[in-house]
Amino acid sequence: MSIEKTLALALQQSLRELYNIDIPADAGLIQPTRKEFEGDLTIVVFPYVKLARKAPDMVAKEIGDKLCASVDFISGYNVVKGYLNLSIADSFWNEQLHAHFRDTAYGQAERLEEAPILIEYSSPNTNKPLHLGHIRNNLLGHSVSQILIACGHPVVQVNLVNDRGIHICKSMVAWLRYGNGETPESSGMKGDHLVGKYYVVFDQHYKEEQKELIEKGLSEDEAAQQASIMLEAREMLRKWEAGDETVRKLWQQMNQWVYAGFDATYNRLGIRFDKTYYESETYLLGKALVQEGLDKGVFYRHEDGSVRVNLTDEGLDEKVLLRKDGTSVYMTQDLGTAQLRYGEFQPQKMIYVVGNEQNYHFDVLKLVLGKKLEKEFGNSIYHLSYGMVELPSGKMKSREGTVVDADDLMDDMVQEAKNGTEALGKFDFPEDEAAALYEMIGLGALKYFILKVDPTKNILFNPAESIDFNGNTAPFIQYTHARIRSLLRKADGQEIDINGPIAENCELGTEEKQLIKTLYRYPQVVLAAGDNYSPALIANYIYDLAKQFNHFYQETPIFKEEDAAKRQLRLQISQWTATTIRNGMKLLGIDVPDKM
RNA sequence: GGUUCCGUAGCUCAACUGGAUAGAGCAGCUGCCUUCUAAGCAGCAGGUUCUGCGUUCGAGUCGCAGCGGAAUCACCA
Repeated sequence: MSIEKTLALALQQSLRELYNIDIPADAGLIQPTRKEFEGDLTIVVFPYVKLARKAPDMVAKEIGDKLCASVDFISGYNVVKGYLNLSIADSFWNEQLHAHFRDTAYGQAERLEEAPILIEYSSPNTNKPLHLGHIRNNLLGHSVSQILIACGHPVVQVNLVNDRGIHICKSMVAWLRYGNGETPESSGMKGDHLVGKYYVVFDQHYKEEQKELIEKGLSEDEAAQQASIMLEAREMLRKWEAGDETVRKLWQQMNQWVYAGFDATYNRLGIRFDKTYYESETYLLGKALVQEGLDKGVFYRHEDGSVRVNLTDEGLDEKVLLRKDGTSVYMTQDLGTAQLRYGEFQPQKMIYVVGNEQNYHFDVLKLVLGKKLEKEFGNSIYHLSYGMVELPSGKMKSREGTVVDADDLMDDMVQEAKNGTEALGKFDFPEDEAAALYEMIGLGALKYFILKVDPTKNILFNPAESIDFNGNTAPFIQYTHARIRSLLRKADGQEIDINGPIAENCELGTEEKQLIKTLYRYPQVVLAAGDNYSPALIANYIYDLAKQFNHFYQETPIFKEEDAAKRQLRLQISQWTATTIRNGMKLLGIDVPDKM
């Protein structure tokens, strides 16, 4: 049982005995003591003073006495203005150290026997390469998956590729018209970039043509509708839906190029999916659900023939679920894929990692499935809604070329890592090792930069300023880890057996105790990160830990320490710290080096 | 216009879900490499937490109003 839980129960007991007050066992307000006060854990007694009808300090004192007597690891207490600061005995912290410092899986909860959590993320369109916004999505999805696994949950990671639709047809038309048979091989371009290039080409010609038509006297709307290149794209989509062989073949060819490109990017990011869905295979799903809603009378057929749902009672609007020509809209297939997945995995929860621009869509999806169709799985849908990545100039727009390309950015970061390393004069690496290190540092810096921010908030990225490598960054944390590994190598070289006989109840210095307290907290941070779907909690914790370690490292000699027990203690704390950093960073999808 | 979200140091972000004197990094200024890796450590400076009213023993956090910004309100996805 955790120390907080033990204390909460003891507090509940004390309040009952002292004042006949009943509080829930988990309601005790217990927090780490602020460092400017003496003590380790603090109980705020204000909530009880009214019921106890005594002064705050008196209540704190009485509870303090009671807890001292009933909990053996409390070694003392002090009271400051209604705050009861409890001191925990060194022996308790020593026990924690000895119990965990060797555990390479520290922070991994026992696997729960339960239904899996399904998480969908990435979900790219196949008409353009990934940009920084997609990177945030991918990193979040991957990291939250790792965190949930660390919390003990079985997790199924899925991707839903949007491989069909008018946007892909645009690339296809432009490639046919202007491509001269260009391929990734012939051009040396990554496949997703090549297809993205023709998406832009389409837009350029489309705009030119519109301009010409407007000069001939057409209205803007008419020009947008009648431009020949757009008519061609529409015809292409119609043929695709009719199963036209030539169109399907070209479509497959160009999508294959894109997938090869995506795979390379996913690999570099360290991302893998358990299952990939393709919209070309799922876009017809959901029509049965729409019919079911009609039969139940919760949907209705509008006079123009479309099927709609009225959500005005819920504070939302009317929503079209099926076009008047009977074809699907986005919502239709999302209804269908939710049902499909539920049937396949019986997940306890379905998480969708999708930007907050789609909040409305998911509100509707949940309401329609849960409340209107009364599907149990509708209520298990959770929209992990994250903020946009913005540039100083505003939102990124693919067609206007104001996007930060994912592959380019990764290249830049790795180059930056190389420059930085060389500027610091660290050259003692073989070439292949150095390349791997730059990759680790560069991508680490990028991933951490994104993940340390609360997912719900927007991120501002300024391409003119490179991402930092100092301070609250991955390289700082990676460096701290490398330092510790260096210490441990040195211990090994001196044939000091860290795991050997353990000094019982070593007296703890301030820095040592502080580190143990922080390390002890890690599993709770992982659980909190899981509850809140927030890698940022892990990132901020690991930074705090690394910072504390560097302080300790500076203040406290290890190999110069003559007392063997103390040296042993410090090495054990160091090892526990290294493991926790490694495991925590792993949850962010970031690797840490042994040397840097 | 309706709905939702956001507003904390010059900049980028924290603040354990209502608790003690709001903390970090970057940028600026000072020190520390014959000593376990200076991508580090220590220090200085920087705040009316957008404004006002309210609830509370206690508000950056909750409520109301205003100001400013973003998203959304498609038979696009």
